[in-house]
Amino acid sequence: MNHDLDVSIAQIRNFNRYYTQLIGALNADFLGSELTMPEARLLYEIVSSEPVSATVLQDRLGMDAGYLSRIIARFEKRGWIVRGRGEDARARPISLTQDGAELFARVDVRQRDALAQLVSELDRGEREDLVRSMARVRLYLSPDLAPGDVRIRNFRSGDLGWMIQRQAQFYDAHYGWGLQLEATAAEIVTNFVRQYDPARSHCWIAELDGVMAGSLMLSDEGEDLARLRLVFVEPFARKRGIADQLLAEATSFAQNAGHRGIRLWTHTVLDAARRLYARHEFVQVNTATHYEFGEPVEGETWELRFSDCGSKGQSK
Amino acid sequence: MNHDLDVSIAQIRNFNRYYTQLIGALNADFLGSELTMPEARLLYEIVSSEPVSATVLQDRLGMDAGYLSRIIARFEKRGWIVRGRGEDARARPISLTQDGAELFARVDVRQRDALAQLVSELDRGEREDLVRSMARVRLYLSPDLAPGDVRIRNFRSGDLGWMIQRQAQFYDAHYGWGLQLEATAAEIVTNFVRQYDPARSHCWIAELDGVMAGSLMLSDEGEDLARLRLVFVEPFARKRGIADQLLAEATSFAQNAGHRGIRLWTHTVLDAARRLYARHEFVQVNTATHYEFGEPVEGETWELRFSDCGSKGQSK
DNA sequence: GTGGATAGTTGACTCCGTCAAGTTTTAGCG
DNA sequence: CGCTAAAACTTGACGGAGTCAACTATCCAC
Repeated sequence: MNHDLDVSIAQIRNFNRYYTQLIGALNADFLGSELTMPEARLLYEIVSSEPVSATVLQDRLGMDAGYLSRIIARFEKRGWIVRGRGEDARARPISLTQDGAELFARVDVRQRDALAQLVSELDRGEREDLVRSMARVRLYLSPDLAPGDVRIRNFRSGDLGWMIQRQAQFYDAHYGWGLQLEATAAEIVTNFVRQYDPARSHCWIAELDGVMAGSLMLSDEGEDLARLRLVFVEPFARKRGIADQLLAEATSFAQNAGHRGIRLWTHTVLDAARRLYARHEFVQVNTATHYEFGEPVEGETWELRFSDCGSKGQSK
Repeated sequence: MNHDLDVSIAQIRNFNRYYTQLIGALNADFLGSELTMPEARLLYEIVSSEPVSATVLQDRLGMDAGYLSRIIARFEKRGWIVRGRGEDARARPISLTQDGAELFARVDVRQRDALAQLVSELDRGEREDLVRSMARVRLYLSPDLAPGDVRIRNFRSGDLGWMIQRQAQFYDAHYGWGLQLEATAAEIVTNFVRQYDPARSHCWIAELDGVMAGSLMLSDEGEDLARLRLVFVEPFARKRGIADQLLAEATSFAQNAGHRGIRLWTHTVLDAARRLYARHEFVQVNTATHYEFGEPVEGETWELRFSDCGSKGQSK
């Protein structure tokens, strides 16, 4: 519906106005009168890649060459930088002087302090949530621009609830399976915790730039089999091999834990998931229809049997 | 630990740099050559509160008076605004002309389009998540500045998982009750859904500026009693009477649903919660120690019995 | 009506930011 | 080797951004 889009856009604009103002206030705070904003940006760039030519700075900051040239001249006059001669005699590489470094340190500390004060009311969890929210904004708005560091970590408090939430929201939005799926997921979580044996079962969370982006649970199925459940990767984090990494982690854990194989249940409609399992050498062993979520749903059981002679089957 | 703070601050600074650049790029996009950035901000303010004096604009935008005066003169010269005479003969209230309104409409559409393109890859759920993340950032950084609209709504897919997550994270962080609490919460959710009868049980979510900020579940306890569970309000949303609103909602629902009263179980250590229940005329009926979460925990049962002669007991 | 505050204007100044026209050096090519 | 195009800056010119201080006209309170 187009109305939703309009509402979202209005809210984004609102946030942009708010954040513009916030950044403005912060800058006024930490820049005192020693530096103007573009000067500060420039100084930051100089510091972070020190013997550097004007051209590099120019396209890193997207500044006009003439403008940049004048700021640099000003910096030199104030004694914050010196300019040498490079291999290429046209270039005049810039380096910081002692004074320049001290200036930067001063401004840097002030900026830290301004931010520290801004977040001083928050406890650690809230601060982390704040940073996660920021990373999320960035991932949504500029997926290509974000660093994209993927990390797999062990689950901790709250992660299981998050898994339930995301499963429910995702399947509800895309397939209309609602409340019952959420209850099923919650039941899976309850059973997982109640039967949790760190040597036989586990759960992993994938983080993309520190933002929770995927999950996978491995429980003990009995019969020397492990069972895979609640496999999920956030839409914004797709195409980075996160599911593969999670699956590889789980497979090697299951092998080391002494399981003979892994069983899982998935829905026929989930094409990407089926390809994932096939890629990791799982084999489909049967299909069934169930009616748990209101309408009939086609499901499939897949299994991976470990052979002792080796290949773990990780691709991509 | 101070190191955490440093990491958070570094990430915030990173985000600030990123967002500054994004906003810059967006502005370049939609402003064409018709308007400069401050002009656009000013025009926006004029439009949103139209017959308006320069002084109001001045402190709404935090602009210098002289600077503002000159921009306004420019606007007038270009025929976008006209200036009348108010009650106060010193003031020269500003109104838009037809031309000004058309200009604004043009720029506004361009800005909408630029943003629509930015979020074009996102589906509805992701867009909402983006907006929520933004609201979250704002609530954390400027709790007082945010609008603070509280809304109570019915629960939907994913909300129950969220409730589990927040319960687990909160109690783990503050009291060290970990996994078992999460399993218990998940079990409560499973049972709630399995026994869900819209006429007898329900669950509400409180939103602050569109961000999930609190929850409350009312299930059918039998014996003509309803049972309150998973009552929670986010730290960033405290002191706004959200818990009171949730509780009032639940109480009136329970009464209309024909329950004779409400029972709940809480921990002795949760002082704010106990005060909340007392404020709503709940009465403590017994105490008990349990060992579910590792160490011994003191709990209490409270009850509210509805009398037919009325007072619902809502305060604050 | 007088003194102090308020609404707004104007002048002077510095930095921001772009465009176009330079200078010096380099790299490629015949 | 010399010529040319391009790169790495620099400089001039210009208008807007943003601040400060001085100014006019009006209002309000006593």
